[in-house]
Amino acid sequence: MLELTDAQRFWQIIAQIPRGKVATYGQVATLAGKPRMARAVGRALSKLPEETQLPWHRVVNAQGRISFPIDSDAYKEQRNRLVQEGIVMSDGRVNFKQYRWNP
DNA sequence: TCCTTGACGGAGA
DNA sequence: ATCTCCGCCAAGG
Repeated sequence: MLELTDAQRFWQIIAQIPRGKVATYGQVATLAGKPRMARAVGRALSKLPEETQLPWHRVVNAQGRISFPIDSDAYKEQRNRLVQEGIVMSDGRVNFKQYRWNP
């Protein structure tokens, strides 16, 4: 049997996050059957190629914030993508009440 | 090999 | 709401 690496499991979960919704690193880890491995999710995402089709921007931290330095290009890129699909961030946070993905 | 560093998060205080 | 501690673990130095 070919086995999936944890990173691949995470990618599979992330690929399912619908447009206009977000999931947290911990949520992705748990859904992938690897609770308490939120950091591993971040690692998996950091390994993605620039041209990836995966909706990596839909993953935010447990505070509803983007996990990149506020002044980095990566931060702006993620913010733009979220806004692009109708997700509004007030005070640098996404409101889970309306944007959290509940599979 | 040991130590530090992360796209993190939950439990306490 | 803020802060510290700790779990977790791959990568680099």
